[in-house]
Amino acid sequence: MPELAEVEYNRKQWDPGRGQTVLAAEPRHGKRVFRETDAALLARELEGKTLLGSEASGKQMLFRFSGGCWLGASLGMTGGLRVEAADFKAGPHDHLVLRQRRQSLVFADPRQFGRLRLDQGAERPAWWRSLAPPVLSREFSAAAVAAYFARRAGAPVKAVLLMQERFPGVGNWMADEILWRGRVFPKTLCGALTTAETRAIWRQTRWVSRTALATIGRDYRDPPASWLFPHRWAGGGKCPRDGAVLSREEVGGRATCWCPECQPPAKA
DNA sequence: CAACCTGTTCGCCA
DNA sequence: ATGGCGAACAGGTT
Repeated sequence: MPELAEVEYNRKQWDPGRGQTVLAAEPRHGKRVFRETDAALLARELEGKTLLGSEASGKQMLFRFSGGCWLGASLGMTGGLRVEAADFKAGPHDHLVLRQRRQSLVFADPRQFGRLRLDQGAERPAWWRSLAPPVLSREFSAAAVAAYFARRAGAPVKAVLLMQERFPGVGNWMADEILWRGRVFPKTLCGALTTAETRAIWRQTRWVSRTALATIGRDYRDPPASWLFPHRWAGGGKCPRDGAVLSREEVGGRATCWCPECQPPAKA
């Protein structure tokens, strides 16, 4: 379930490998996850290198190796990182296995919407440096959000919250959670949002991100029942605020859930 | 068997 | 050039 907090959780799964050498790097069946990256070259370059550390930014991850090697990873819809035994045998969806003396670091992704890439250099790769400022940074200001909504005036706010160039890390369930907390109807066009609604979305984007990182990002614990999150899946879910039956519909091309009582359409 | 899915990217069109 | 939208990608799950 890779959105902001799940990405952070996955990033930490490789922490046991920090400070240890990659004895062998095995790219496997997956072709699509490597995109324009040469998988064989990636494997050659990583062999003998030491995993020094990692960081996450939005839905992207970057693993730093000795010798100026950087392994970039994103998880798409179904990707995941995990640790297995040193002699673990890879399955059909395990696309990269990094062998270390004490364990294997595994990247898996059945649908292969995720991605792996390799960069070399003393500095972080250019694509990483051009990622949007995190929503918990000072650059993610209410004014920046308002300006972005002005530029996307004709699109429904639900669709715009999914745009990583302004809301890095926000995915489908986070977008619904933010709109529910901000009491904004998901189909509202960005150009029709009031100043108060824009500000509420800005504040809730930060709150949901921070709180998700402290729960899901820490130990994959589900958010509490007071969130929309646990109620939005099954048909007939009820709003944890007022008990109204939740609405479900496709908005901006994605399944969207909202409470018709606390998030009504604006009156004409 | 059919429908559904936590994400991006591309091509088409206005 | 910019913005909005639908399709495509690939496989598992319900």
